Amino acid sequence: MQERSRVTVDALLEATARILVKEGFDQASTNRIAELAGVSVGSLYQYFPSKEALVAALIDRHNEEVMQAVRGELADAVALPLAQGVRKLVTVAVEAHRIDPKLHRVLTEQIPPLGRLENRENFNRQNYALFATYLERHRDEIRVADLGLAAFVCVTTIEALTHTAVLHQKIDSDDAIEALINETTRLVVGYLIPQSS
Amino acid sequence: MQERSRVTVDALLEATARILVKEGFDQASTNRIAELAGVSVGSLYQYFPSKEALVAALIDRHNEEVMQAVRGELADAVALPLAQGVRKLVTVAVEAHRIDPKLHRVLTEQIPPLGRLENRENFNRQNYALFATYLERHRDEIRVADLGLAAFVCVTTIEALTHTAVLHQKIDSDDAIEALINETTRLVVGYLIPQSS
Amino acid sequence: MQERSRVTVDALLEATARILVKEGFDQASTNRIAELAGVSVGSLYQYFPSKEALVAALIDRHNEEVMQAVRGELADAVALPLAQGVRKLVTVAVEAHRIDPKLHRVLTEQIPPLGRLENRENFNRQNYALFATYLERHRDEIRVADLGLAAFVCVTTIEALTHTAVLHQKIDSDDAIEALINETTRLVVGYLIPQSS
Amino acid sequence: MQERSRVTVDALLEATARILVKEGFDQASTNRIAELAGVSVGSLYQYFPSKEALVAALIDRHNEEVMQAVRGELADAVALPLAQGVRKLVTVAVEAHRIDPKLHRVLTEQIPPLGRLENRENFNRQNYALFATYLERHRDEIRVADLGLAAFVCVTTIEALTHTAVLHQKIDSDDAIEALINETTRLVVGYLIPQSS
DNA sequence: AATGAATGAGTTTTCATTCAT
DNA sequence: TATGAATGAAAACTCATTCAT
Repeated sequence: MQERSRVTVDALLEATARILVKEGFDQASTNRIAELAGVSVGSLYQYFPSKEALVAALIDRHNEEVMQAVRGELADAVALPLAQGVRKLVTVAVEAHRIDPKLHRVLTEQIPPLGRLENRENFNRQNYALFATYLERHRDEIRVADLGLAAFVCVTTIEALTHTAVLHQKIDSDDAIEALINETTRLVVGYLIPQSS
Repeated sequence: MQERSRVTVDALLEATARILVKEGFDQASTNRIAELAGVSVGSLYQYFPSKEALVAALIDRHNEEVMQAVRGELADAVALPLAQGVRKLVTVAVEAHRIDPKLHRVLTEQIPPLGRLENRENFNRQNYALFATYLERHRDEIRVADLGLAAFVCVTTIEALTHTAVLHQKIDSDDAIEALINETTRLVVGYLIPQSS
Repeated sequence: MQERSRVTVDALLEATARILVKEGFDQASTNRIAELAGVSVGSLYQYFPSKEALVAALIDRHNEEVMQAVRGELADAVALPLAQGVRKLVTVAVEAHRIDPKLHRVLTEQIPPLGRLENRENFNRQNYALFATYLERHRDEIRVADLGLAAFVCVTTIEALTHTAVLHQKIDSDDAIEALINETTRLVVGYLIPQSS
Repeated sequence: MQERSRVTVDALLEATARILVKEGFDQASTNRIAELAGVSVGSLYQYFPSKEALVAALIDRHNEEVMQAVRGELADAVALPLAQGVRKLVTVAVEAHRIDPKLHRVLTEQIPPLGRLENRENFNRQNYALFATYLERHRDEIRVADLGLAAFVCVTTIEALTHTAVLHQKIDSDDAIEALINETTRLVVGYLIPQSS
């Protein structure tokens, strides 16, 4: 029955996430994962051909969750004028990072590359390209020589600030979030639209 | 003889760095490290109580190297007016990241935390504090409400941009470096000193 | 319904044979066998109490096929005079080995003994006894001291030559078969009836 | 120290041989082998990169033992006239098979191929070639059309008879050995030199 | 101090078999 | 009866660490 399968797979992914967060990648042995999931190791290997595949599936699931939460808002942002658009993007980035931030951290910081490395760079390249397109649309408002470079600067900055703030508990109240969004927006918008006299 | 000790320790650290960079943390077994260093595993354990301690020593050595290269320039920067000071800081950050960037990457991305995590956060906190002090000195030129938050924003931004640029080969020529420094400086200075009329 | 049973059993045996030949004993897991047979593992265990029993059944089926092809001709052989009888036996042996030789090879070379070993020896003993009886009938033409020993020599020799020739591609044309039969016959007959002056 | 290593390696090979003989290839797990050898699994893998390599080394050792026992006598045989030469060869073959016959059996019957298969065929091809050369030297005494085919027939026959006799306890006394050698020699010589008028 | 052989707990993975549906 | 998800003992193999020499 398919229901039974799904329950098992979910339990395995959930257990993997939990152990990864609590004990780090090194302690996450397949036997421990299976045990915590309440199934046998055999079942783990029935659904995932290797430990690597299991972790990859978890990454995919996490990315999917993030994307789902973000996709709609991202579309909105693109339609807004620059200053509001950037604020929206920053807000979305914060939201994205607040979905299971500890898991996000382990997944980005501790998983050994293999095929992953390529993926992460691709992911970033996509972000750069997306943002570059957005900038293109507002080219006349912007004062930067190299749009590609500007996209790199903005994306990297937003990502770093939201990531670091969320993970290192810089954010512990709605006010703190608000402040972070304000500052980040001002930083990026000030860079894109120098308001010099 | 102390000389012999130092040679052995250096060889071990060097071997560790080389294997870490070439093959990643997973392949870096103590036996392989000792072999590449030209000593026996026994000797490795004569000088380092555990693998973790060995890696920690390597991190320390790398940090020391970076600090040594940077300390003087950092002192200079503090004495400069804001715009030039920030440019100096960014330049120094780029330089720092160009010291064995591959090792830097492995050390920051692949080493499992353990006691390390604390250290890294401490390291960052130090940077924040340092920069906050610097901002304090230029408080009257600056238009930010929360100096601590501003320090966090600036340090995180500079760190992220230089780190990412170096590691992802955004930097492959002197012109590219120049451009990155320009943009980063403009980003940060524009944030600290909004030139709005 | 008994029909359905037979179809399932046949499919299982066929699948076992195919996997055994294509991938060797080690790769022949019961799950793979069931899948190739188009039934569930559960069904496999409905008809065979264990993997061993399944393989045993396959061996029996193969032996049965060989016997069926051979029984008639064997009876003929016994009625013939010695020289022609031996030639007939050799011919029959070649034929027997040409029934799915790859399966024969796997079955004789790769299957771990267990209860099988006994069987194989029994099988051989039967052959010895049969041939000894045949020799008995032609005792006066034969110049050997120990009929039992002679039977062992002849049976082993014929078996080895036909087996090896078929498996190691010594036989790839009708001429080659003819030649092999000639030589083997001459070898055995020359041994049984020394034509010394 | 090299002495310590050799002792360990020998113990491992010896344990492998014993388990292989007593319990068959399937029961011969590396942990059981190490245990019986009185060393840890780790030591096993210090000297042999895989279970396969361990078994390969055992095969090599066995072959070496056999070869050492046989090499000298083989050289003698080549110098003898045909009838005596063949007898010598058969005697040597029996001797060879009496060196740890049970191990020989497991090694030839139960070890899954992999790289081995090729080796075994090569080994046989060498024997054929060697014997063909020997026959060449006595060409004028021999009455066979195809020397290569004759070599195949003789080598296969001698090998099969001695192998089977030794393994299936056809040989349990010096008289039995004598008888087997006599019969085999007569079989082969009769084939090579038909003494028909 | 140095060596490197030895250790053994722990890891990933497989597969014959069972049993709830 | 048939299904196939689930089981779990056991296999091959790794590697940080120890210790006799």
